[in-house]
Amino acid sequence: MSKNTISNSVIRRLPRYYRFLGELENNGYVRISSRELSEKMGLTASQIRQDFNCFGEFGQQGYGYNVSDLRSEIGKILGLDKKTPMILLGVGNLGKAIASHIDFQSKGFDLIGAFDTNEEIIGKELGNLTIKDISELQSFCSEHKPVAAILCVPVNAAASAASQLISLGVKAFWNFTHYDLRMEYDGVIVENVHLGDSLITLSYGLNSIEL
Amino acid sequence: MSKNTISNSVIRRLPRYYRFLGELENNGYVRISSRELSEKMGLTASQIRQDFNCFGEFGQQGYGYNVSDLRSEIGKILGLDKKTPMILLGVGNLGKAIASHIDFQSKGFDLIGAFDTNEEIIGKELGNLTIKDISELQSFCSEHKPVAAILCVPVNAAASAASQLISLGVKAFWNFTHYDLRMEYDGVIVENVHLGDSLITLSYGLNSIEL
DNA sequence: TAGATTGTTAATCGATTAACAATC
DNA sequence: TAGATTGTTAATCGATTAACAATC
Repeated sequence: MSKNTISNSVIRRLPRYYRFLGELENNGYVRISSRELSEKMGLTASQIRQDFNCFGEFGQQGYGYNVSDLRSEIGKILGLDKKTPMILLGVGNLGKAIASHIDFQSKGFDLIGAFDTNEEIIGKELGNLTIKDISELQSFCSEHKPVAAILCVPVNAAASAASQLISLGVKAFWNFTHYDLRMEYDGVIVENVHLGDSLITLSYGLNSIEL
Repeated sequence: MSKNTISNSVIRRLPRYYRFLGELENNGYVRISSRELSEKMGLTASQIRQDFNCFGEFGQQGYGYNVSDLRSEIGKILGLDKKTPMILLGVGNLGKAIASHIDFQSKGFDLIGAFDTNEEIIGKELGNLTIKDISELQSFCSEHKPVAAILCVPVNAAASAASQLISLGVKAFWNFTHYDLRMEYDGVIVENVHLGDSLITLSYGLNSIEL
């Protein structure tokens, strides 16, 4: 592990660096200075250099950063060269949309299974997967060993689903449920996506400019 | 406006307070102390008191906070008593899922229109709305004056859609596109939801525990 | 009243920004 | 070499935590 611990603020900026560098690369940029990048991204050059230096020395004095090299270094830090096997629990509107909308391969994952309890959709196709009955979850996990799971189940099913998955070896959760999944379990990580909270934040913003 | 400016960190915690207080209320809690709430939420009692005191004095010494009163105060701060008219641009997989998955009413909004360019879906139903052709956007806006918009269009359409909407009076964006919408326009606010970045963050987490 | 818990000030901690020597 | 720009240390700023007087 590169340096001891990287602060959460830095980590949250990494995917955005990765995206911007990708666009720069597509637009034919070969090199970029921290100052130029800072102007494009709305950050300070200092912050950019501090952030990158958490992981090593990627630049060259007097020159700046090689766009392509820097991008692939950040990609490696983010684990995007991996294809961690992932499953989806809950293939309702949202689960279906996530599964078909996200490019898992470029995000470091491989979606290998989708499960639901609703008999009407079990057996149907979802991309190149067939939606399975949740009763098959255990045998599927022993065989395919998914490491990550997307939770798109109803809020009251979230906690028990999570603990079952942990017992089956799942180590990472992308949680879209209303439920506030916090992981006391050691070595288990959670990324909560609270869409409702996000929309409420927008409401606050409108409310505070109108007042 | 209650106090001068509220820090972003505080604002991001408000929806979560609101959620927890709702659950407490449903479970019959009448009062709660900052210490008890802090244990439930995984925060410090200090932080909770500091946060609430940005907006006024909602507690009572020796007693704590009245759950129901506090919740409704926070709801007012968040503008959840409003029903800001909102439209959806882009009714693909994700747009459709957002529209049907989110309870807009309880988040301070009212979804009053949905637009797309795909002729195959124009005219179809989406909840209680009929999907309209994007060419009707202008006349619709003059008549119904939406204040907020959900962007679920392809990334290359995002920037122009946003600027058109601004010219039609839209003041708030809930942006699901890959595009990094940053608002230099005065009085326009943006809430970016970068699902891809979120998944990448999860990849980082896995990567750093495995190393 | 005595005990509990707030509101608020002061202390600490961490993150961002500024500055500059090192060096390509 | 001279100019540019990094890597890194120091200064600043802001957010979190601790402490405690006020008061219900």
